[in-house]
Amino acid sequence: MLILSLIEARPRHGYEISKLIEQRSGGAVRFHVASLYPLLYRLERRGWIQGRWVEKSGQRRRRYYRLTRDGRRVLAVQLRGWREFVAGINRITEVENA
Amino acid sequence: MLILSLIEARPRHGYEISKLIEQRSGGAVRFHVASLYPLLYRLERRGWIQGRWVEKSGQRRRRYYRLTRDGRRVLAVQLRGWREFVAGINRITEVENA
DNA sequence: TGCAATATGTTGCGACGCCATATATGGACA
DNA sequence: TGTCCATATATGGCGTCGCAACATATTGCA
Repeated sequence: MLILSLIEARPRHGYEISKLIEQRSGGAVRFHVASLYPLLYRLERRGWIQGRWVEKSGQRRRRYYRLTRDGRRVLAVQLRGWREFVAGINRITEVENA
Repeated sequence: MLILSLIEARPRHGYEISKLIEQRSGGAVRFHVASLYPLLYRLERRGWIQGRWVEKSGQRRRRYYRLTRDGRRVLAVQLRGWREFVAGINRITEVENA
């Protein structure tokens, strides 16, 4: 969900995605390299994202991923599910602390 | 975290815990039996909860779990961590939808 | 008698995160 | 020139854990 969110507006490469997740979450969320890249391959295999190699002088090659039509649909479902999940968890933990 | 929360106020047995989680979350959170009982054993092995068999006529035996001192400490840490995690996720997904 | 709800339990499979390690480039600094 | 850090992608192996499927046992209701 996080990866799909981050490439929703524009394509990004793996390293950029991992840095954004770490920065924006204030360190609360973290993807280690050994989780991030295999995850990107899974998402691509499922057809939710589409990668493309970009070569630029002055920097090594990067693989930019963009959101596919299917990915956009899946993202909407995941966001809705996530919000329901959080609301559910809160109902359980907050009632007990009332 | 959910299990620890639910037995914070008073001891409960496995089946009751699973029903409470399902009801209060409106079905958004669910523990299958093959996840619930092994999880209870793990929590007990870690010393966070303490189980006790209770026999009552008119119903089959139940194992009631109560929160230990360690469990109470762990629950506080988990709640804090969970809230930070949710806040982090929200910062990532909401910025993109702004 | 049969069925649903209650209540606890196990085996085995698959998904997935992380440790450790590997490769490669560019820029800053001594 | 050499060293170190940040950037950038990649993989093998291990451990955790959720779930499907199956199993056992009791109570209450039709």
